[in-house]
Amino acid sequence: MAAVKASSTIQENKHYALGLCPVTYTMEKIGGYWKPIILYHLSSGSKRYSELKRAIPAITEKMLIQHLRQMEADGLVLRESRPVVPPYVTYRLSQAGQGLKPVIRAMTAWAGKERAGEFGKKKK
Amino acid sequence: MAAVKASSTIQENKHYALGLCPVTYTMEKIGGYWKPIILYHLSSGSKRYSELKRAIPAITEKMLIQHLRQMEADGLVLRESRPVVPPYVTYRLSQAGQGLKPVIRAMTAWAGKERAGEFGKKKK
DNA sequence: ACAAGTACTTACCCTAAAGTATGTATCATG
DNA sequence: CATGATACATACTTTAGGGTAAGTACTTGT
Repeated sequence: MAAVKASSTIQENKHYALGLCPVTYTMEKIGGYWKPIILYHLSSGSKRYSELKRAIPAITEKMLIQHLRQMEADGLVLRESRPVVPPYVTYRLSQAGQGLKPVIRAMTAWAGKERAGEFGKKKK
Repeated sequence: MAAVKASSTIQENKHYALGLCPVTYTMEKIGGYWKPIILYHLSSGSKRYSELKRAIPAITEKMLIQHLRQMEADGLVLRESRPVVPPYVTYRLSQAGQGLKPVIRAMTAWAGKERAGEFGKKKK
């Protein structure tokens, strides 16, 4: 019945939606668990790789570097390395990355409000 | 070396981070691919289930209902069903859900700005 | 000579999220 | 009496994201 082909993945539809839904577009860039968190830590200024590592203890190095690279490729963060011998690499928000600050700020604000509300309510 | 047990997942650390990082908290609630998209469509007002389905053609029914349920449980959306015979169910943002509008709006604004910029630049 | 610190890289594995494909109940309509 | 619409449910499979662990290169400190 339904003339739905098994071979055509929904990924194609997603691509289609990408062109229409601005939120989808944004999620393609900052979606995933870690990216917003990294952006949050970079929103207060440029940080060294090791600083980020310490700021986000739960992240693995693989994830950290992977997402930094991805966001660098997406033009959200800028990487600067100084060719000194204990390597010195810093990351900071690009122009586009700075533009995400309102998103991060809105998230922070919402979390604050929600968490505050939780204390006013009973657990169950 | 680190006495890290293979059995103890990093989820515990995540839980720890949850208490500290407001962005993490927010991502726990609206993270994932579809939730922000659904919220975006609900931000313009209450919608029927089938309206949402049509508004987001790429989503599967399983994902749609699953995330609606999750967000209902999280107190972000409200479900209202009328016991008529072609079922009539509507979803809308709760008070807390309304509070996410700035986040959605910021995402929308950013996407608009970025996409506009793409036309000004050359492909490569 | 060896540990420690920096900024990564790589191979392998595992699970949770997402997708596919059906099925259900109810009524209206042709 | 079969079809279509509505609002789901559910079993099964796939995939991609994330986690573990270990290694690399270079230099300073002891």
